[in-house]
Amino acid sequence: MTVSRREQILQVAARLFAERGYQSVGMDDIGAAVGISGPALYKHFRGKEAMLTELLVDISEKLLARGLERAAIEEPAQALAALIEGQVEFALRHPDLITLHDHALNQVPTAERHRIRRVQRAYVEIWVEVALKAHPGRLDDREARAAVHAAFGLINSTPHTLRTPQRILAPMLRRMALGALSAAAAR
Amino acid sequence: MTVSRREQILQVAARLFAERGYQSVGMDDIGAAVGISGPALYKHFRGKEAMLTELLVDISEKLLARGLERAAIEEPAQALAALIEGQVEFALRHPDLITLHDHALNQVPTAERHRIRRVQRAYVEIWVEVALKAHPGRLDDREARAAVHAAFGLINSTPHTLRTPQRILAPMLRRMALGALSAAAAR
DNA sequence: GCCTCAAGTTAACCTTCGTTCACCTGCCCC
DNA sequence: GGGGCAGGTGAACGAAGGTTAACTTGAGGC
Repeated sequence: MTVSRREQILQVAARLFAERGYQSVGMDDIGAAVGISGPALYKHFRGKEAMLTELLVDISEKLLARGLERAAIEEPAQALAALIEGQVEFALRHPDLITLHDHALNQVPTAERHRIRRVQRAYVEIWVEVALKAHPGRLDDREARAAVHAAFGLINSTPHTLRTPQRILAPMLRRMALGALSAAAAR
Repeated sequence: MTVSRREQILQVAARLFAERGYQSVGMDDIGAAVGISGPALYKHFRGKEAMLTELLVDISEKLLARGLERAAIEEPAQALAALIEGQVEFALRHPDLITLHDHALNQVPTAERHRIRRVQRAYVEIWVEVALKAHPGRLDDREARAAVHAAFGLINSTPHTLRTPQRILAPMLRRMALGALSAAAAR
């Protein structure tokens, strides 16, 4: 598991950003956490914002890629279950990134922020389409979108719940997300 | 609807903090947003941290009070529904405060943070007890706690979904939260 | 053996921003 | 009608922190 120094820095920065908040983490803190000192980070990144941007772009693109894979399943109910499973896995594996994902987006420069938002919207769109197919006639577009956001909120709450063992948490979250979406459609 | 200047400042500060993040909002910004200039805020508050602290203490105590009320209902399923309804109402009425509640807690000074955390834990405890009674034998303590956190995540996701009209969103969130908790218990 | 370059180092710079200070101004009260 | 206080103002201060600069060093390539 040898990661390049660059990746090591990104991982550490993600953890610190998630724990203390982007603005509360100094370049010196990040440097110290990987054993080098503040300004040395500029040999690897253009600056602090660039690190955050790269993290958020990576996350959103990874999620989108995973979403496209899982949504390809023909049977809508199975596709929905696969999407849920993917999101749960991701949230449990990368709680820091999940936290960053909705805490720190405003801190990235406008241009890049729009790019990230586009990718996020595409990901949401995948879910909405699958949810609509999985509950045909029970949800309109607007409701489906709201329901999907709520499901994200449910699944992405895991950073608050990491005390619970994953073998228990993962299946419970899958059940809950599925149950929540069914309930949303049970008008 | 005449609010004191003090309250006006708190409301505006909450909005700005929620929108841009605590650290990204300057005292001058807050002042400008209420028509006075930076340092004048010190006539009303000890400082920036004091404003945030007061906001977070208020929120957690209001939620706890509301929770205690609703949990007093004897029938566990009804109590759970009432808790859900209360949280949904609060989240829809005060999206800024909900956002602050889990984005900015780390920014308040340690001593006060612990106080707030205690109140939050008490609120969670209320939910856990009601959830356990509402689904007797189907959840152990740890599972119930995880499920409750997930339900909070679901309900508190509303700041992302404010485009949807409340008369649609509110009942949908209630259904989804109830459905999610039932699914958690349906082992 | 030397050149180069990647990857560090420390010191310094400069902006931002929370906070303090000294001062002003109505309004209320007796 | 003169204190006194609540609520402002603008200027200044000081610390924090992102970034830059100048310099060092060790490992390959020719």
